[in-house]
Amino acid sequence: MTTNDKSAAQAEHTQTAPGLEPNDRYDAQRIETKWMERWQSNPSLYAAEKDSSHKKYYVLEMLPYPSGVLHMGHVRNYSIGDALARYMWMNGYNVLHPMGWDSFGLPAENAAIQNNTPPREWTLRNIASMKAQMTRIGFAYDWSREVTTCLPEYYRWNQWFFLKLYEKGLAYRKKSKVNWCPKCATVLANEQVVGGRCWRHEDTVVEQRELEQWFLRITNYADELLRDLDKLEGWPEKVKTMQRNWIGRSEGTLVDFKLADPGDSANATITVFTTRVDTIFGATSVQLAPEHPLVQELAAKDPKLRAEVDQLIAEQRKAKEVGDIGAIEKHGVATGRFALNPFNGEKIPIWVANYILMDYGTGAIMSVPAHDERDYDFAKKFALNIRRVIVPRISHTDETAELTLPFTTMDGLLVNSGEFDGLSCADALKKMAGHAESKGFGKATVTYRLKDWGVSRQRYWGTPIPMLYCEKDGIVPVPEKDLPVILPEKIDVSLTGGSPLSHVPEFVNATCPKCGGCARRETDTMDTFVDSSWYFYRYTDAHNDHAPFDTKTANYWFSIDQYIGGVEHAILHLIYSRFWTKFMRDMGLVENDEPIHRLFTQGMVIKDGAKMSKSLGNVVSPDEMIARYGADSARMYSLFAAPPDRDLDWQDKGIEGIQRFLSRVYRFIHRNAQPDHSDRHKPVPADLTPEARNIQRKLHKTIKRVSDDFQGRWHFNTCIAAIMELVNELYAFEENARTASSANIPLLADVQRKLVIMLAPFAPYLAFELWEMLGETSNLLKESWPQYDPALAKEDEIEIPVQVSGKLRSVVTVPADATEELIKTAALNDDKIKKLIDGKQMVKLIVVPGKLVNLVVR
RNA sequence: GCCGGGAUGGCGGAAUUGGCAGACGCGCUGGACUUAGGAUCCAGUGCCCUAAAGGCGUGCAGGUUCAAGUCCUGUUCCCGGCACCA
Repeated sequence: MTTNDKSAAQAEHTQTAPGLEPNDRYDAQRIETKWMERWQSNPSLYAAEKDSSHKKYYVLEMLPYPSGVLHMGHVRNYSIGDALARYMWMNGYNVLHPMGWDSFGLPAENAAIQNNTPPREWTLRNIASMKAQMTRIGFAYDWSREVTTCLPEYYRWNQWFFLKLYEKGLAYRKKSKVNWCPKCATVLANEQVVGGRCWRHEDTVVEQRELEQWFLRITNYADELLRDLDKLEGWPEKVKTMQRNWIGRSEGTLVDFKLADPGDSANATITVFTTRVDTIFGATSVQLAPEHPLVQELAAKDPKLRAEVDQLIAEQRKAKEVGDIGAIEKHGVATGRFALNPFNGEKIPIWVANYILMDYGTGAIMSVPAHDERDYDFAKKFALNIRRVIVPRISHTDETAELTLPFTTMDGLLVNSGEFDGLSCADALKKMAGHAESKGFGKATVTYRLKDWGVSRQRYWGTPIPMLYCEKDGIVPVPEKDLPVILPEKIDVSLTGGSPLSHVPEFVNATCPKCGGCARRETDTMDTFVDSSWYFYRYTDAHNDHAPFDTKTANYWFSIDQYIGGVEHAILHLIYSRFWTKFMRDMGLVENDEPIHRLFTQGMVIKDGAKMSKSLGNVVSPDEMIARYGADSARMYSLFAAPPDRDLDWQDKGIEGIQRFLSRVYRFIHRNAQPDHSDRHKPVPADLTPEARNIQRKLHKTIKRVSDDFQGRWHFNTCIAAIMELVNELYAFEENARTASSANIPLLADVQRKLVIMLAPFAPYLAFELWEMLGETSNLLKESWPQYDPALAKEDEIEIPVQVSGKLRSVVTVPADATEELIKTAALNDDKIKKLIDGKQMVKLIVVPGKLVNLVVR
């Protein structure tokens, strides 16, 4: 093409100011406002069908805490889910795509104190503004199923579940150590303790307090929670590993060591937990945690020991705060008392050591220095006996070699172990556990790191625990018919000291349902993780006021086909949810064992190398992005900038590229749409010009790439790139298309339609506008996804790289289905190649049809 | 310490099975159009070399192979999780 032709063609395309119509330019605000209004006027647009002949698909993003503003992490999370939901709709599924609010929790109470706004009002206002933001972005949620956990319609079912748990013995009350923040004057959950400090008061060290608390017996399900992880093929390995570690199953043996001189001790028996009972003949001391009851008992009578023990406790606590327990130097003190090894009657000293933790196992161990690294270090330091009781199987191969200690592997045989000598470690484990059990001083057991779930919170803004305390009848559950126990609204949340609810006499004073006498209401509220443990079932039947949900309906929708959220919930929310489902299954409420079929954890949004945060001043506001570039650009960029499972590095200029791309699409269709043309739905003819054929081929390759990504690895960044490539080719083709024969018109119409459909999951506003511009009247939301046609995607000719001794030297063009022979000939006849191999000896000739040629010469 | 993930141009990132490294986007350079351009369009853009030719190049060091970002061995650094778990 000459320069003149080019500029003439361009002049035609360029929109000059005088003739500029308002619609000639991509105006995101105009388009998005227009369609947002249309979509809002049709509330059932995204509603899941109740009785559907279509296959169901339940796609869910983790529900947000209504802080009041959406951040980029939300936008990214929801853009992934929204794209998927839209894709599934276009593939004919009955899609359930709901949204709700995890709206109980401490920030509402803080806001109440700071702004003098009641928590409920503050929360509901935040919900309204976040919902408006979501609507503005155009997320396709079925709002008729909206769940707001802080409303009685929802939390009454938390209470109902609590009663069921209590009935089944899965909810119980016990005194235990809890994290206490002196500044908040309340208990903190483990997850709210960061490095030993309060998550909201970085300068405040969390204390331990003994309190009566409600617990849920999640440990009853520990084994199943662990085992079923293997079923979760659609979960990231990383999350499953984290859960396995969290559950921390460990098989071992409990062994009772009696005090050699019990006197009148209340703790005359020390039960130790060991995974290596096979080494028990090598035990040369018993080591106790500083907080062990026997230690406390002894310390009470011995001021010197008291001081030493207190110091050990302080050390452990400090190490926990700093987060490097494990790095502190091992030391301890002898108590002066002795215990008897039940296997051989040996009298061994009892020590207290700072490396023994009260909250794992029994808080007591038998110390076997010869076969445990930690015990070895300790024994060396304090000159305790070290006795080998395991020898390596292969020791005879090198008798002169000194056998190094500690020897900690299981690959050995027992020695110095009385009747158990000669057994392998594995056999000894079984035999010796059996021996202990038959003699009544021990038994095989399984220990978990997982603890029962403490759900009591001394806070106001949560679900009241539906329990009463009657002087006569003790703990009495609130009868089901009296639910919900309503959270009172008129309350001064600034009062400290105990649970805020305890300052509300109207709430506290109640009547005992058993005896009719006076009762005191439980004033603690539930952990908000209770709310999020089952909310996704409520979506299936959100307005049921007879039950949390209808079983049949839930069974239709469950499991969740795809759950999407941040990896920070890998343990807590996701393990509680799994527990809740198992409990509901056991009570016959659902059929499925697991709530979530596939889980996707998206990466964080970072900027300038750090997580976005106010203190760093690197926060990008979605509102600002939407105002500047439009919602389509904002959400599409969040998918384009990185694969969704990786961290996304936000670049201010990057979103401009997306806006530019969307403008290009807009302009192309604006110029080429032919809404009045009756030919637009005509079948695409087979005899296209080569240029048109190229476009058709590119179209089908793009369809394949985009479809594959939705079904496979979800690398939306690459499939958006593929759509960009298609548009780039359309631009190159454009002049040809518009001047060439009318035969191209049906193709051009076809390409534009399919392009718009493929754009719809990523940039729905623009897609709907363009769909209309193309003269289409159908609902794009449920338009069918384009079918990939391999025949149309097939190349006629391909380029084959030709290497000489592994280095690229030339490229030959051959028919796509060229045989090995043909490719070889083409390569050997290539001028550049001929020159290079001239006079050389051909050592090897590799031809990979469709891929390359490599000529190895010498 | 243990378990994951990662390291590729100036930047974000491609390369799905061992087969042309750097798709796509940003940025930059040049050109066109324009009263103007922070709009748009076209072209170029890994590094070295004046250009051609050529050489080098996916954290580092080796290895396997006709061929390695991709597989193997060792190693460094970064991010995340767990951590005296008996």
